[in-house]
Amino acid sequence: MAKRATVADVAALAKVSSATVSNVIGNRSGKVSTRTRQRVLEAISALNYTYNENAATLRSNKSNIIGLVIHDLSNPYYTELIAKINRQLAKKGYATILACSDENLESQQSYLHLMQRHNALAVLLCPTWDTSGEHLAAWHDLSPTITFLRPVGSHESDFIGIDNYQAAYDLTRQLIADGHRQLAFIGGSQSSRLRRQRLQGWKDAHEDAGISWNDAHILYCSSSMSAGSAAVMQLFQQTSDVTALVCYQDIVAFGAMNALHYMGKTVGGEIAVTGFDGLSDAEGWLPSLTTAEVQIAVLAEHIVDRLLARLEKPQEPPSVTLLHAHIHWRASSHGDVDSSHAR
Amino acid sequence: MAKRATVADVAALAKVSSATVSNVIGNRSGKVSTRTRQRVLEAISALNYTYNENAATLRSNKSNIIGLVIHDLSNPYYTELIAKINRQLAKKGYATILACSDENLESQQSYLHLMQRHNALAVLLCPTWDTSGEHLAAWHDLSPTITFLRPVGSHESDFIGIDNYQAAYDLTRQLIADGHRQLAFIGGSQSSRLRRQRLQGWKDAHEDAGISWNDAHILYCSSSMSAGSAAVMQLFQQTSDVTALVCYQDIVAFGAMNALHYMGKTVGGEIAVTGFDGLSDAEGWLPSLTTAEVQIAVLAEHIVDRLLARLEKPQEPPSVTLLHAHIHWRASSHGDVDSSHAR
DNA sequence: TTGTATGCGTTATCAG
DNA sequence: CTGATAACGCATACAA
Repeated sequence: MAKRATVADVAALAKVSSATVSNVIGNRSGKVSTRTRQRVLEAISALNYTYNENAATLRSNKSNIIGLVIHDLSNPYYTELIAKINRQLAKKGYATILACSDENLESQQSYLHLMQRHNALAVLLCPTWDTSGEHLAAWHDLSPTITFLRPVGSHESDFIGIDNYQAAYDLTRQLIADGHRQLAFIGGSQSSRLRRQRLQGWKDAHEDAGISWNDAHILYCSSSMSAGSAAVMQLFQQTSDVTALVCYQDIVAFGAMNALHYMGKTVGGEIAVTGFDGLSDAEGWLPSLTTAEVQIAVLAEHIVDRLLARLEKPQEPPSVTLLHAHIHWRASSHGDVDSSHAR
Repeated sequence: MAKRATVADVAALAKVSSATVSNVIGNRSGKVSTRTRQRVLEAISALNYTYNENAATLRSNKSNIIGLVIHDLSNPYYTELIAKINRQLAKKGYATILACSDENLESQQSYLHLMQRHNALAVLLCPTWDTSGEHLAAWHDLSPTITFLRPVGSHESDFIGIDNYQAAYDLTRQLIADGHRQLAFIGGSQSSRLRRQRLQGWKDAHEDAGISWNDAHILYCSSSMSAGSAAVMQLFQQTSDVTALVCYQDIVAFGAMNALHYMGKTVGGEIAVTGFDGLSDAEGWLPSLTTAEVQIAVLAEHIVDRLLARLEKPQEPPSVTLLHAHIHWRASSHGDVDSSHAR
């Protein structure tokens, strides 16, 4: 294992100073002549030189590391999002340190600490539910935090989220307009703020239509297909008059549809099902799933853009962005419709 | 944004030398008296000192970063695995830089380069299919590579994988023993070596039982539920005599079952379905899915153990580990059985 | 047990 | 445009 070549080695071979080599590497414009740059590049390749990020970060106090801390890696929505963010950052030359808090605040804080130790330029955070403003304030001075999807109360930081209330309201209103009178709301956990927003939209759509809901039709379940199945099986053991299921997430909706099929009920005709997320599998599901989508690519783009803007102007006041979901009306919520046209 | 405190600052406040502070931080046993350590720890907390990994890595030439490069982040099997590996490494004090190659060799190589620039201690790699030994050799000298799940031809590196052939063989043999004569094999891509292994097991089980298979019943599809649905819809448009589906992955099996339900066929009784992976959703699916499982936690543990062993003894010859899958026989492959007993 | 001195590989400063 | 030199924060060999 031969020692790695250093800037000094390259400089020696190219017969220039190490400062010049550094300028070539850093691509600092107008600092070095074309001829010299050429010689340096040749030397770099001849020596198989590898840049040392640690030394550079130490000296310049600017790393190329972005921390990405998330609470859940088992939900495809998040993993697709991570993949997209990761790719966009890599394209800009940043490396991502990933951490998963597993909905554990202590673990999240320890990961945030880790990011600081590595001089992370910034941290992208989808926080645990019990995260409060004070938990972030400590880090925010050192590297800016951008939160997404889950808002943190009482803290001034950039936030990119989704207009959950409106999407749930629109979904529910349309189902009611379609004639449904007994609707269920399936999924989410008690501590979830997102769930509260979506559920509020569901309730308000009821109220505005002048119909009442049944609290027994509001069920919690964890974020998995089997949990969705189980919840729906339970629901129909108690009641049989529900005709529409508004699911908290697409994966819960998949599980719900699985349970309905299993019980011999026809999804789309007999019982309407809607999801939330716009997973790519929603369209190819049988029947295809009506869902409220904020394209993951769009969300990722907003997050990365906000990050870059924040790095440019650290002092600007934080901004809050709410992305509007597009509802894809598909067969799962209407017997014979199978298009993405908004109605 | 106040400047971060350094070892020197801590040393000054605690009235000791920087070397002593370093020893306290590094927890080097027996190097510092309890009284002094106490003073140093107080100073650290008083100054809100944060360790600088970059400086430490530069000086000692030993980072705490493990690279994790994977080809796919949309498959829950991989993301669950990543989450587990991540957690275990964090517990040992390592940070993980995650990268997703998206099955693109060039992108993978650029990420491996990134890991080197950060002085990654080691790299855990699930390589793209077109990765060959030479692609890894260049990095392997600097930081050892441990490959998993997908073998790389012609390269001597540590490898942790699954005995795919045997599991597929066992699954298929049992289905044949159950009386099935027309079996299909669904899923995987043409370039996949894993697929070849599993398919070979499927074929050999046929041969050993003295029955023949139909090449039209061997279908490719990508790794998603909807792709599985589509493949099965297509299969049954051509033929109707297939009674058992051996699916390449659990998610493909989920999609397949969705399609079967949709066509009004009874899974378990009329048509048997088996998966591969042992996703947690497999058990809660309706009907529950027969699958060949290597517990993700166990796999993660093997990978991390191998990594630690490699860091201990860099010169040991590389080792290849094949984990044996356990087959959970569940309702999807047998009308009324719903247990995990091997038969 | 504690302190002193040096260097890791890079970038920043300033002089030529 | 190029070069000499210092400094980033820490770990380590060695001296005390």
